[in-house]
Amino acid sequence: MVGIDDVARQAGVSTATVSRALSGRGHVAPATRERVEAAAAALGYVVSSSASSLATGRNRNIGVVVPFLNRWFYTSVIEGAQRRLMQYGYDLTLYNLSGDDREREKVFQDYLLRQRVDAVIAVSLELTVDEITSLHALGKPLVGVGGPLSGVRTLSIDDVAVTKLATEHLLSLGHTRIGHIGGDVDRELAFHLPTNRRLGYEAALREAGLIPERELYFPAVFTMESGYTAAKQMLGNPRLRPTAIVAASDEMAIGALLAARDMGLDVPGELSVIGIDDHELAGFFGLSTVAQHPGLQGERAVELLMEELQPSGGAHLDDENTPLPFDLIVRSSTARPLRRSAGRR
Amino acid sequence: MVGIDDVARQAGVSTATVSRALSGRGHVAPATRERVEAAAAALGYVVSSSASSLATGRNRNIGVVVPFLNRWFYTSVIEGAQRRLMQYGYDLTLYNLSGDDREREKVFQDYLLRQRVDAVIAVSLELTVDEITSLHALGKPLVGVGGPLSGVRTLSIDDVAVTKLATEHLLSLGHTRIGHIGGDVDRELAFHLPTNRRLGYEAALREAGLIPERELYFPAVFTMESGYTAAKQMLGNPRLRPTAIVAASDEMAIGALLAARDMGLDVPGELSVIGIDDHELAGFFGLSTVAQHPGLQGERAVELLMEELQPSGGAHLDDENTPLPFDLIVRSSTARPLRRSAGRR
DNA sequence: GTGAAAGCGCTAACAT
DNA sequence: ATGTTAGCGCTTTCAC
Repeated sequence: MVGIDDVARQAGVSTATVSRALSGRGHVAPATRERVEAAAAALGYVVSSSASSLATGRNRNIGVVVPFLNRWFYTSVIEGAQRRLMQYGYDLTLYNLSGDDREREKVFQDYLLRQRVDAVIAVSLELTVDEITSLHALGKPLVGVGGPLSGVRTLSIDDVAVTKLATEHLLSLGHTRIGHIGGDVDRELAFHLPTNRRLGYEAALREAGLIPERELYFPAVFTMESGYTAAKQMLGNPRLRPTAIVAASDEMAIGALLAARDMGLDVPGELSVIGIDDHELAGFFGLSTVAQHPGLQGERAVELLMEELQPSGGAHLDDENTPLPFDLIVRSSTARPLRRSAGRR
Repeated sequence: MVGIDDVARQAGVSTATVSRALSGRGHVAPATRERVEAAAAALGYVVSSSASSLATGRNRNIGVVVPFLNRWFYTSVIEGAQRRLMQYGYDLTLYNLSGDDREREKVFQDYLLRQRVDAVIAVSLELTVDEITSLHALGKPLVGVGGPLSGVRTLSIDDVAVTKLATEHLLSLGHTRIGHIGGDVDRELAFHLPTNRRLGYEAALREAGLIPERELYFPAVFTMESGYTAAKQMLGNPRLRPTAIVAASDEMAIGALLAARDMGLDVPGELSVIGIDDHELAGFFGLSTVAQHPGLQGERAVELLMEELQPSGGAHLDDENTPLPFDLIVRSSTARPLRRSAGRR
């Protein structure tokens, strides 16, 4: 393995100068820098990250912890984080908690404490007090994505506002019987997300002078299949049937779309459907939705961390929870209700 | 930060003994080991990975390089690899190449060479000779997943056999007009995968005494949308219309299923569709398919690496390319063709 | 079975 | 602007 002293010898300088020239820290004469760079390139020298880390205490590596991998939202966040990290010259070490609880404990009690990461991004994770404590004890910056975490800087969309917007879109089109397919409150995914999204839906109805009906809420588990099943229940009951559905995620919304199709219901003629996410399949299915931008969330998380790791003075890091932008995207799954019941007016 | 000497002092032994006791290498009296473990636990001691790496030359970390993240196949491989790695106490550092080419170069010329990973898993990557060379120069084990790589140990399914099996399933049901939606050969994904899958389809037809028709092959790009479009073309042409379709991936197959539905074609009555993958949505759509098991592929890749990193003598590592298992899974999207054309007989 | 001590390869004071 | 040098925190001979 070619080491720093090989380069130093080749360039005719000391190892300290090589280190300075290559890392950019400290002043080096331009001519020297060039000689060093040439020598390094010629020898194919690359710093040993462990030696460098040991000496500096910095790893140029951040840990990203996710509850699952096989979900569009998580991979999008990771992708965004990775993209930005690479620009900063950082690595991304991935911890996936989808295994059993022992695994989760191992991650928090061992892996993250091995001084291998300079900071951690926790995606959609409801951390326990212990976990937050041990992470903080590490003295490493921590940022959460996907929901508020007490005592932790987090990035997340306003889950209440998001479904409220979706519901208002439907109301503004003239719908008055609007169903909701939301997460199962009994197994809250994280951060009361299902509950919050439901609250937004109900708030919009109330503001429009409507009373949310228990029967128009169907719990599901954030998958296409589960959305399909819920929608079938909702649409199959003739005295219940809404003219529009707000689903708490695009995958559930797509399931609802497919259910409607299987039942011979015309979308958006007889049923409007709106989701939350702007999932990669939303465009294909013509699904109206409220976009959250997970890739951007990952990027922003990294920026926050970098500001803390290598302060540039540009930003202020005060806020505990930074609200993220979201946008209504209208496609072809939402429209005015057919004037079937015009007579009622 | 509590270090090894703190533990040594607390346990009344030397740092050498602490190291031996905690790492399991070398002999330590059981009583001593317990004292050390107790001390370490009490102090909340965790080894510094950089110090340990510097001393041993090992990182307990492997790099996984993928071309994209937002694809079921890749995340499944990663998930499987991660699962196994965690059992071995290893970390997983993720490199995503979906950015531009400069990024790819950075990964291979810098990141992977920083001595930060003990080995690398390249998923569905057609590596250049230079890339393989520089990786080999590192002296780190390398295994490929998803396709054969010359000079590299790889794990992959037999792409020819897989579509051959799918096509044979259709033939055995009595189909004789079978279309194929495959990858676009002009932008081969990797390893001539599209071509190989097409070859399997054609081989099956030929063995059944049928001649593959140019017009029954439609190129697409491995997405649902692209499968949908291709299927529409294929099914919309009355003098072309096949009674069955083999798609080179489940996502394309699902697109075809949706196209058939939109055209009012009954599946499997008027059209049978089979894919390749056993994608997470395949069950929901009742899609018959040939399962490959990406999670297992990730796990196997790790096992191969571990055998090389910490030989247990149990296995032999001879084979350049290990063929992986695949299974036909019949659901409700395939059946005998309707005897509409029985008269012809 | 345990301890002393010499590194592992780099960085950052401190000098010059 | 550059060199000297003392660590960073651990592992691993080599003694005992």
